[in-house]
Amino acid sequence: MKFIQSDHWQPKGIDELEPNAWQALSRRESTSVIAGPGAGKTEFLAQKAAYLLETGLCPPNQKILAISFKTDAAKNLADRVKERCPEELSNRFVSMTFDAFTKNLVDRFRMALPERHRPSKRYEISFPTFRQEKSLISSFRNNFGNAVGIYNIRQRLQNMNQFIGSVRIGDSGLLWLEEEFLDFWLSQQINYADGISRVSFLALNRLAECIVRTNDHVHRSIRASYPIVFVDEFQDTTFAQYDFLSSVFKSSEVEVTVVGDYKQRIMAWAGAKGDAFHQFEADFSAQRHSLLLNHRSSPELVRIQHVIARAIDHEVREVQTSNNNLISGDAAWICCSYNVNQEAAHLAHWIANDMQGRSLNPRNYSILVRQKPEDYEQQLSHYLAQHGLSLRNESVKIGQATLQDLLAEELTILFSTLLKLGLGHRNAQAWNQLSADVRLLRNTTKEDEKALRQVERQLALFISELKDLMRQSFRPDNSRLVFERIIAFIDLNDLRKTFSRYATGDLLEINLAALEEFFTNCVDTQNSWTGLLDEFEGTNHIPLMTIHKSKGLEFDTTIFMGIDDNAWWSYRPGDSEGLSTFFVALSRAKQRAIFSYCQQRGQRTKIADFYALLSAAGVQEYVIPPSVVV
DNA sequence: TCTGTTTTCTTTTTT
DNA sequence: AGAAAACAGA
Repeated sequence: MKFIQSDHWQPKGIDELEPNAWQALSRRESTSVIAGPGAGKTEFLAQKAAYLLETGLCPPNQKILAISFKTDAAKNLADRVKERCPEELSNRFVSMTFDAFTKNLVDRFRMALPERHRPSKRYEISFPTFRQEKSLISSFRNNFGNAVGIYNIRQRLQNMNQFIGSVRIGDSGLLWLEEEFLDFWLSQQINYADGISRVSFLALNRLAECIVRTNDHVHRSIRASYPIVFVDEFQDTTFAQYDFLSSVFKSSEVEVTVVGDYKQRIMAWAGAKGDAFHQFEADFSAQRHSLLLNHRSSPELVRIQHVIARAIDHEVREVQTSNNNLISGDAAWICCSYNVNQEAAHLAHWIANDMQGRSLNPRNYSILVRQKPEDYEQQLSHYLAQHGLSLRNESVKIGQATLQDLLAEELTILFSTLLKLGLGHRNAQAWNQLSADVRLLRNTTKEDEKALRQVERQLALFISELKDLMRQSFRPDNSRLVFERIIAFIDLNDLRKTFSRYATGDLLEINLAALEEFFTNCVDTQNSWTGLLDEFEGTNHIPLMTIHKSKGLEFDTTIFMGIDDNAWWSYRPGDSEGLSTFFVALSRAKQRAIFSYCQQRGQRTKIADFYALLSAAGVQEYVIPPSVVV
């Protein structure tokens, strides 16, 4: 492998990096990168990975560890590095979630834990609800009554994530009650009558932290294998995750690069740390770099975003844009209606017109709400249907999964790719990806040419069998057979062996059941394979989702509904998390942001801030005449 | 059955 | 926060 000299290295697949990005990319010490919406956070990390691998600055026996919060973000980043680097380099880019990383450590070094904190060899993952945590805290109180310091502990236990994330197993500096609670909390998860522990990810984090801190061999080998670490979406780091990060990598040679945007911090209510960037900069002697380009939104929208950004942080720097305004007329406006029918009728009419006029697809639009998308679904669906359009609530429950999660599963992706190829789609990329996945699935090594050829042959044979099956008329019994044949080909055992997330627990069963249910629903509502595939991928649906779910996504046009006191019940004037949520919603739009206020849904007194800011940014308000109602 | 009090719900990710 | 549901006691 021949390395590129670092001063000759050029970014891959994009035109240029802005000067600040260059600095942050080539810096060989810990760095924090503040990157606003559309600055290309993931792209920056992918380029930095390519730079370090291709120049040999990350030497051949060492790897880059990239940590994300969400599985799809981790996968997305890994895919981009694969696109930009040859396989022998991208193999050394390890991209996973915080939870996958800590679970992995516990699974590998379980025996390094003190016996009373050691989960059973096979254990289950638990997802404790807020309610369960509360009852645990009260049973702890019952055990310890009015012991000295209980009042203080009770206060701090209000935020379980913060409390647990700031205490370390076996730390001699802990107060007596802190240690008691940590032990109590852990033993609840580890000791079960049936011998099978039920452990939460928060507990796995603490256990992993304990393993690394108390075991010098493990600690050293992690630092040696990963001299370079990336953390994405850093503004949402939880207390436990930050503590883990500093326990493992602080005061070492490891270069940690964190990327995120404090203005998009919308998870504090769920236990994210507030001042992650400042703390990181202090703890890791990191230098801050701000990316000042927005590649997503039009100049007009960026100007409006800046007004909101300034309300969150008075010192925020102005962002430049690389995108030109492609539409004529206003980029943003507020429309006001009296009741929900009038609102839905007007929006449906407008979307249908705009979509036709600009030749856009339903997927170019998105309906964003603060909470409870199902409250908006029915009215909107009804009026959109009058224009031949439909809506899809991305977080609708299918069995024990949600549609959004199901569609991102390895199982589902394999399934739909096979379906697509069975339908005769000639897609070279899909074919290559699929054959790579099947090779992985069948555990064939590159060297074993005979096995490789056999895998290719089997796949080709199966696709042609599928094609024959799918050429027949589209009937429920026929489609049932297609479903069963595909699942049989994928082979659940192989799936379990290949993807560690399916190895233990019932994740695969849950997803398979959900996939079957979704597939059957699609069969019932469609009358062709093409229709079924479209339904499967949601090609013809306008997505409806919460702002939290929209984080990291972008759309040509966003329609932001429910900007009223009811939907924003937790907002108090000046609340920065509320403003950030508003900022995230606004910054999803590339060309147009429409704000819809409906009097019937609620007042706009407590959230008057939002309207005042929009008004200050010059966003006009229109009252929808009642006659629009059909 | 009435009445006052308490609880729940509303933004989420993770194998 | 604030509505609605669940609960407790007379």
